[in-house]
Amino acid sequence: MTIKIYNTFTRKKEVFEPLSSGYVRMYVCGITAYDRCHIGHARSAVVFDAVLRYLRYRGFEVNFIRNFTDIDDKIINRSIEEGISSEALADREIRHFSQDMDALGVFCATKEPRATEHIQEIIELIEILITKGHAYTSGGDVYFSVRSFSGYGTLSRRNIAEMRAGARIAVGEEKQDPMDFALWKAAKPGEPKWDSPWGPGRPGWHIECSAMSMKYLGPTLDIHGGGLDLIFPHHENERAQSEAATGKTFVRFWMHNGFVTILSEKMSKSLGNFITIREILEKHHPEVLRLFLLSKHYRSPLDYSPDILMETTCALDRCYTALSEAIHLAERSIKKQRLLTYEAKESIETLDHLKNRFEYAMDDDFNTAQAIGHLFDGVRALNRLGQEAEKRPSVLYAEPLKFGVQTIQDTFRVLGLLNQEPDAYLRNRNLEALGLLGMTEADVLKVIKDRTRAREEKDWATADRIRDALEAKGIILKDGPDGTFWTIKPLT
RNA sequence: GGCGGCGUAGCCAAGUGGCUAAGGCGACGGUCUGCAAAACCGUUAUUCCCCGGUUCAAGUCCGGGCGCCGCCUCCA
Repeated sequence: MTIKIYNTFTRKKEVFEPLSSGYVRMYVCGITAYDRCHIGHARSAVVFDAVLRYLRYRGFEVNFIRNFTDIDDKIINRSIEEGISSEALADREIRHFSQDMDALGVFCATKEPRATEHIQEIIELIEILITKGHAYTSGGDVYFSVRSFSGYGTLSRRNIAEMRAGARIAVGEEKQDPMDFALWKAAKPGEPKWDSPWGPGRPGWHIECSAMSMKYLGPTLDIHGGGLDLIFPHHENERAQSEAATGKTFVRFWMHNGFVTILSEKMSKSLGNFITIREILEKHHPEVLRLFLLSKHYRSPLDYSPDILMETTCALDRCYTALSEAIHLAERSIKKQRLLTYEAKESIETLDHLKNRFEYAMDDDFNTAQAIGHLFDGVRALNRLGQEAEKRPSVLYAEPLKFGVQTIQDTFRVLGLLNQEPDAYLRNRNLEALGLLGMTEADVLKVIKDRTRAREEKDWATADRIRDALEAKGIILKDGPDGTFWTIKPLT
């Protein structure tokens, strides 16, 4: 069994083998720390988190680096607006990022380097490029000479001659070629600056990733990931700089995730339609967002709407409900030794095959959408097994039920899902939703008590009136042999 | 204009040329229930935007339309 990955460079799925057997060098472009992360950042983070988890699950040791861009035009501009230092701004937004990632259950990288902590490495790399004739100084700036690197444009499949014709040169830039890009920018008065052989200034955006990836992973990466929009110019430029400097292949597998749209429109600051991770997590469980982000193949566009998260909540609840009920059924003390039914055996077979199917889907370019489909088959099988156990109790059901719960949890957890203890998840979700309604559990339990009395007196009209009144608020009652339980409909 | 992608049921969404086109949400019918809910069972795409072609066989490959979208400037 081998993993296949779609490589942006060749535009094909290729069999994945790391350069060093069993050891994967992986680098993903992190954020520019100047604002809160939105759902697009969440997608990239969660997708590559799933890639990381799956590679580890398959037995690879993964050295995973995700950087922070903590010096940049946007950071400088925003820090001036806010009247704080660019350093303070970047620190704050990196902290926010880490909070969001923790909430989403995204693993930390092996190392999360910051650009400003690697100025020395960046300068050394630029010097190599100058020495080799791939870069030149101009005033206090240093530019990469695009025409000195013959493969420029191969990754993004762009025609350089045509782009050159349409390119603009900003005022004050002294480039030999319009396509050349800055490796080092001379500091304007008042800007943050670092000393360099070319005078005080700061690194260009692209060079930091080359310098940091080389420092921590060496000249050749197995996987380099990021959003689709980074292909050009960012990754094209990274590739040019890195290969010009080392003469070696920079990246073996380029992976790019698709965009998130909002109500079918591109998310952008100018349209004002972006939604932050924090805003979503105020109303939804983090695993709901994760399940949503992984429910479509990572390379396809993904459309966000409030409704879709409500649907996803229903789907996730279904999983936790199934686990919870199976656990309780498995814990019952039954002495009968009745044989398992045909339906039960069929369900056990489905659960037996779950891991294989999951791996088959994930091996195919991390097809999480298909994998999740299989996982829901597992949930159905578990429910069915529980149904049989309830109808024809037998001690022989306990082990298969436990096995089913274990299998589903083990499998979903590779995607970072179903990490919660099922009863705790369901209870917390209900209590939180109740809080949003301005009610407490005591309020609901009192009403349920009243209704139980009515039911005992067979006063169905009153019982139904109480149930309907709660339902109007989104509280659903379930009458069972052990009493009445309440649950809450997912809210948008 | 250049480059790339997409168009599968009411909605979301998989689908390696070949058994009955996954899965989720929703809807409807049944089992269960005082009635409900949950769960389970069943139904919900004779067909994959349209037209040609290749093939014994196409949602899947090729050509041509139509429609939608992204990138080409900072952007996950």
